[in-house]
Amino acid sequence: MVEQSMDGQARPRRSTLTDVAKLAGVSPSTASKALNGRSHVRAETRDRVLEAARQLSFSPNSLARGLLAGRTGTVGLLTSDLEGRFVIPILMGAEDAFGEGAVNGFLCDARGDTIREQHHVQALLSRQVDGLIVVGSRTDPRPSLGQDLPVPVVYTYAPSEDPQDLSVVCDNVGAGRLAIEHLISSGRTRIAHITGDPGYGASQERARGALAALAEAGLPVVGEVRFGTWSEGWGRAASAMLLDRHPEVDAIFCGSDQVARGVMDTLRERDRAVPDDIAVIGFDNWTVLSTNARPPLTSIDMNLQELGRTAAQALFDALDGSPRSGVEALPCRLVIR
Amino acid sequence: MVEQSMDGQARPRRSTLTDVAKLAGVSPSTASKALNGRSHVRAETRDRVLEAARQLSFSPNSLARGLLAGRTGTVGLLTSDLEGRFVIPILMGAEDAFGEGAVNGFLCDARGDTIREQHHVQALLSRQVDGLIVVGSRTDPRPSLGQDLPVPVVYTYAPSEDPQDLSVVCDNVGAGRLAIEHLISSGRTRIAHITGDPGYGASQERARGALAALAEAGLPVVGEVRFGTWSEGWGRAASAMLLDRHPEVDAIFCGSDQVARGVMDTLRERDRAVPDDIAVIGFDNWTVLSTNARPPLTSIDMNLQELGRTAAQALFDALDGSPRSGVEALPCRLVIR
DNA sequence: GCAGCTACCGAAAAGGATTTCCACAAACGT
DNA sequence: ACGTTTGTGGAAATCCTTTTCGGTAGCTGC
Repeated sequence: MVEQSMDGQARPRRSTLTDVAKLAGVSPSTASKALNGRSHVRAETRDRVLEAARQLSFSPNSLARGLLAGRTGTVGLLTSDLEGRFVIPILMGAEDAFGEGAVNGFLCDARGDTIREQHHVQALLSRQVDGLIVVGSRTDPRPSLGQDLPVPVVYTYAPSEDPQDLSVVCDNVGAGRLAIEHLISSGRTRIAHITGDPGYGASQERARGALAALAEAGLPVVGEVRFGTWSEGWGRAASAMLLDRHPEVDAIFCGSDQVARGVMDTLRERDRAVPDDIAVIGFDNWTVLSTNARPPLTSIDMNLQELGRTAAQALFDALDGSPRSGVEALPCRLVIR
Repeated sequence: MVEQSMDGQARPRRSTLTDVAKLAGVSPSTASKALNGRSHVRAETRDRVLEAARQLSFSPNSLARGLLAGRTGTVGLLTSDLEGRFVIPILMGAEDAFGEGAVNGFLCDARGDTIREQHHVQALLSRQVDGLIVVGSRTDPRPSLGQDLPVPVVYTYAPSEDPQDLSVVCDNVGAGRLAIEHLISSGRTRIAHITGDPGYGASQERARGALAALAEAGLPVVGEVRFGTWSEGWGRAASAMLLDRHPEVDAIFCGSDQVARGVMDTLRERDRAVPDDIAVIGFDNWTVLSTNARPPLTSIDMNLQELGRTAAQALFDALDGSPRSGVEALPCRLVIR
């Protein structure tokens, strides 16, 4: 027979309410009342229970509590692609809204696979989560999980295709306006827009906002909006073409910081000064790129952490009986460097 | 009286085993046996139960199951800094090892605050997690959570200061060797090393491995090892100084991809061809930096996803009764571009 | 001295799934 | 025909906490 405690590593058994009650010489029910601040307990008895709980470093079993209460204080965090850099700040914001242990989130990454997503949803429901936060990796609408779930769901970053669901997203159109209005207010009039993959809703919406702001100011866009890929290489290539055809350009709004870095590389090689000669504005405020640029890059920040917080708060509102639906857009923010 | 179902959004009640049993006309115990493949159930009865479960889309309540079994199939994922880019791949790897819903992880971010970390640990324990995975944001050893926890703990990326704990980390010394050996094997003999913050264990260990490999090959390091910050700016500045004093250098091993990008900027400005004239090797294999470099950057990959998987597997081993202790180092990998 | 009151404490049930043990029936062997 | 085995199904206990309800002791007022 193997002696389990040979290694001296015997883990302390988790103590239960019954242990506490026994040590304090009361019944479990009285111990429960004492620990939860209920009345019908004498002050002296309460102290004895509290002391016993301290000695045993008792902490109540959330499983038992959740089983009884019908609420667990847990939510599912369902991402389609953890690798994407937009997901993390959103998760941080959500986690922030959860508070210190009052609510905890299960992290699930579906890796873009619908089947896997279904499995995760089932697993989360069987764990009796109080709700779900679905975090997309692109801003394009995604299929709904459906209306027949036993818990509320909030979609964020990527809205649900179903308007009955509640989605909390970034205002990409507004962000496009914001960038252009900033450039105009700093005296630029010959503004170009180089952005990423035209298949992304994000690039389309930002371009739409930018064009609207330009139109309102009575300004044309220099050249056409140049779609390509979300890469430095595209930024380099597109800006080279732009400078060839439109050397008069005095500002370039870029669809991402990566594109902006590429643009700045080309400008440097052609001895066009940034920002004196040509202003550059990026998108994402991805600090590893924007702060290391020469000069540091002004960029649009999507306030992703705030987005996560808002999504979590929306879920709590739904749990408190005030469900909303539709798409709610949060404004972006300009970070000037 | 407010009609709750007015909006037509009445959420389906979660069905219980009792519901299934009632529908199938058996007792809950028989239903349980049928669903769990136990014997003592006639085939025809089992089918009836399965059909009933399907109709009600029954899924067992993990809380109740966990309460009874003493195992919940949940683990705590405790990070000190979610923002850090090393944490995410590790979490992905761990999540991967969990399998489809068999185990789920609670995501907790302590934001580098010990108090907050303590709160999270308490909360996780009260949720009856089966174990903890502690993910550091730097490779430097961190304080242990202690030996008196009721569940096993695995530390990863950052090892625990206590050798009684089990830690799974990257072999940074070996990674330094790996980089140098690659450069030597491609014919380089005048090799320099520019790295980041000397206060980081990571930079010290990589430098140690690099120097050891150089010494074994009977080669000197060109200049001294140059410590600075983990930034492109430092890479640019340090490489400029290096070229001034040691123009004969034919390879530069950089402590991070950011540093390497800075180095490559300087080399480009001075018309030194990469890699024909001077080879550059980065560290982290941070694709946004390494693939967008000109030319694409060869880099060391820490295999972080594998690290996460290994950490999770180590936790499962501990749960299965084979706990280990000490620091286990996983090799890094060279990605040639 | 007795009804009625308050203050305090404990027994019991509830929540959902699993497991052990017992009961019952049918089939078998002698 | 009777004891025995085998095959099925159910009752009850268990995990831990919370809440309801009932009970006891001590006290007041008449």
